[in-house]
Amino acid sequence: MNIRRADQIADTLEQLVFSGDFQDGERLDELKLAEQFHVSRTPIREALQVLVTSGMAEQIPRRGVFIRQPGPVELMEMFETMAEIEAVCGRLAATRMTDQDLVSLSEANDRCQQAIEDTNHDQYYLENETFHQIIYKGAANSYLEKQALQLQSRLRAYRRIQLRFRGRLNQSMNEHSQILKSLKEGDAEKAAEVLRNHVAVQGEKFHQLIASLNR
Amino acid sequence: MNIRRADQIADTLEQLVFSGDFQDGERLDELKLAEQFHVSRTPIREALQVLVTSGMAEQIPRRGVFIRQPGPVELMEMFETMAEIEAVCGRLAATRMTDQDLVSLSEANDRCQQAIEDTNHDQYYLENETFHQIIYKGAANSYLEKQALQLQSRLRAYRRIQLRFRGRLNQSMNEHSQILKSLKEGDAEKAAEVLRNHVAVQGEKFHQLIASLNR
DNA sequence: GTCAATCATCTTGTATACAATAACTACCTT
DNA sequence: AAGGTAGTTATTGTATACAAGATGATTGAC
Repeated sequence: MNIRRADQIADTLEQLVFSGDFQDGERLDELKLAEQFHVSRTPIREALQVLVTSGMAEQIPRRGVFIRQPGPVELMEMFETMAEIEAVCGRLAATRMTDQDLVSLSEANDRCQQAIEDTNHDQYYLENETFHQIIYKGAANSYLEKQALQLQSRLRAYRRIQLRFRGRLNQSMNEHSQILKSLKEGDAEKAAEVLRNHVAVQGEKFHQLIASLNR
Repeated sequence: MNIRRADQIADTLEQLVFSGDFQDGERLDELKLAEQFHVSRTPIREALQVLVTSGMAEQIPRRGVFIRQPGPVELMEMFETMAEIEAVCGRLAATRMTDQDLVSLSEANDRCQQAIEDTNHDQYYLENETFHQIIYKGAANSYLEKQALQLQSRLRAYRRIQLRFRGRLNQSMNEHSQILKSLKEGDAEKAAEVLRNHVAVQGEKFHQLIASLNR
């Protein structure tokens, strides 16, 4: 499908940026990258263009492109936006999800629970994402869904941090139960509120961690 | 500032796509565009990459770049998302806007009113956008603000259609008053609801128009 | 010794050349 | 005549060559 070398490189670079392999402000040297990927500068430049357009890097004319890792402030803003978007998805999903969707959601939730009992954090992480993705889809608005998915992946690396907090997993599961209940009952406002808090608390935890690191 | 020819071309193409100068599915011929802009294919290709990444065009490897105008369904989804995002901005802005922000908002509203009295639709259109932008900024979340601004510009061409409906302008001004009032009172939920309906009605009007065209 | 100016070098931006694949056409087979 | 196949053309993807601006160093003046 994707035989364009440039697109593959863009994907790879994106992964590298997400996993924090690049420092904030670091310049992406076209020649070095070309050498690393064993291609000429042309596909590298096309890949960099993608990063710039999607906001992961900044381009200064005649100077180069510099990767832009979100700072604490921007991260908090992204978490807040995520919380609000999830709330919107929840509100819409409450009246739009099919019975089949609700079954899928319930099953995803069970797998989350199972992962916790197995103390398999990676698995929990994966199933938790699925749980939320089912809600995005349940909102029956593919444009909104795409926005939600995009932000979810942007925050993936940072969301993981909350797992370090003691008791967070069980609290999270309680919240999931509430979310599931609200959606089943079709209570739009309740679903929105519970989801907003569920996601917002991740931002809080993240904030606490940042604060503790600066001490 | 922007001495990159490629960026200028990207901006120009973006404008052309927004103003509907391209048909949906139309292929963007690199050679023709290169000729039109009096440059080589290289900057054209970089510009096309930008369009593709921002979702305004689709790239099929080895086939070319095809512009993608949103269809009725996608447009309705975008209007709904816009309504929800505006609602979120309103809810946050209600407790975060400064007195100065509220003064600016009030002034923008007055200029909207003035434009209507002058039956200057273009002017109304401009001031109306300003009105909403002040609310985005009032939410004090620059990430969210950016998302809102992006969607606002994507929908600009279609939002204009509502102006055709008789009495819509006066109704719109009434809604503006309610929005302003809610924000001044710091009533977050009220502001969210009023804003959501205010924007959603544009989607409705748009829907009506589409339906009437298909008869 | 410090600051500024000029020159060399490095890097990006654009043009052109080449490679590879898809679209099209014409011819051949049945 | 219809369908398929080979060959031709056109278009995209990548490499390289060239142009222009930015960085950095060296030299000279004070």
